[in-house]
Amino acid sequence: MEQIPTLPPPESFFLEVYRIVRKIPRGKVITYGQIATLLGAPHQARQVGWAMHGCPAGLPWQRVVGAGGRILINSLSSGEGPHLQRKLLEMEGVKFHGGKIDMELHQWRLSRKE
DNA sequence: CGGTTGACTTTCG
DNA sequence: GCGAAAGCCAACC
Repeated sequence: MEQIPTLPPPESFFLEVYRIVRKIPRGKVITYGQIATLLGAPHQARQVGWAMHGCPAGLPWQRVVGAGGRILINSLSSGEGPHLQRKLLEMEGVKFHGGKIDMELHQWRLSRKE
């Protein structure tokens, strides 16, 4: 009868986020809300961002953007946050529209029918 | 256990 | 069309 070590499946959320982000193909992007929705938490977009805060190296966090395809990040990467991400995405082949990404063309979606 | 912050989203001005 | 404020949920201190 050991008490629950407060570690049943709490990391699942983070791992799910990492898994999705890691699955994003090159030249594609996704919104925090989209990830949260895929995890079953459409109102937990913030936690997705929090999960990204602990994103391990090798994770294309740059392909994760905010709603509308616009870059959020305000205090990341030594202040070169949004500017850096935009540059990286441009190298990926993503097209920008005045600081926003063409979601209709780059918003990654699972091969599932809606 | 409680208060604050946060890689968000949406709505009002 | 852009800017600021409110709302929601979980983690951190």
